Amino acid sequence: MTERSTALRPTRQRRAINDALAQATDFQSAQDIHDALRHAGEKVGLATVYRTLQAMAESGEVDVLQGPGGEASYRRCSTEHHHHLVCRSCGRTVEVTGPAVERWADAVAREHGFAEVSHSIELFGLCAECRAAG
Amino acid sequence: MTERSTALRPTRQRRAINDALAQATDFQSAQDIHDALRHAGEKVGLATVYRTLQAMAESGEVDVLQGPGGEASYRRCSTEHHHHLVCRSCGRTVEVTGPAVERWADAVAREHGFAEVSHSIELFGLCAECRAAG
DNA sequence: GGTAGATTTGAGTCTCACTCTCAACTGGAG
DNA sequence: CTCCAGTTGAGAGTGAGACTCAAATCTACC
Ligand SMILES: [Zn+2]
Ligand SMILES: [Zn+2]
Ligand SMILES: [Zn+2]
Ligand SMILES: [Zn+2]
Repeated sequence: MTERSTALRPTRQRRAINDALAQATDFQSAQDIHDALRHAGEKVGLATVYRTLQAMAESGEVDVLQGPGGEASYRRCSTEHHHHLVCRSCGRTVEVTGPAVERWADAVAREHGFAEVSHSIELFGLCAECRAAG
Repeated sequence: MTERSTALRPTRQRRAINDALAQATDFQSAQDIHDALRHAGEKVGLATVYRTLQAMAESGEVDVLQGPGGEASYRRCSTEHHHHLVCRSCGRTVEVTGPAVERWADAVAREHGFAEVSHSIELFGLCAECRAAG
């Protein structure tokens, strides 16, 4: 090898998963992606979907949202730090930023002697459309 | 019955689980509680532990924290609305309140036409003690 | 283009938290 | 004490996700 390569190899499967994520507008579970691919004629193993999504999440390429049943969902988001406002009925997702919240989190943590602080902040509600639909 | 009774029946098992929770200072998983009880000589089925903890969580008697592996943990907390600052090494937990954060969450949600908003806000870090212990 | 060597894949198996089922077992009202 | 709705728990079932390892596939280099 001519160079240290840390990038993942661009295989057919990874491209397919990437495409599927690009398609989607809201959070998708590994199963969702797997079904979508299968439906689209792309044969990709479930294990590969799990591995790839996790790798993408680790590299910051996608965001992860822990569902209520402990099921992880993934979404391609903007690269800057943000949080999510998710419709608990249809899954519609809005990215929100809150500098004040970030500062608050850091201040609180420092105040209690905690370091290396990370925070998990997500908002859930019913979007206007779902409310209208009863 | 003389009166509409919504309270749960105080059985030996429920009292034991209650005691175990009272004992603990940080979040405990259902398995943790089950082990603690077994260790204390109290024979309580695992299903009962799960059921009881969930019922307590639903009634707001205890707080739930979704662990990274999707494992739910429970803790008896103050009754007023608050969030948690948890040491990701030893589990030490501090209750924190943030009126500003609550207001921010509501404002953001309303701004995007969402209603019936709930939020999940948790902070994780390393407590002073764990940091000192290397 | 051809080839060697490292990476990636996926079918199948396994784990682990949690749920379900249902017959046996309370605790409390009367 | 009796009755019975609420409760229990052993055991089987569910579902997300981790693991294994032989076979497939990239990529670098010639
Ligand atoms: Zn995002
Ligand atoms: Zn909606
Ligand atoms: Zn709490
Ligand atoms: Zn600690």
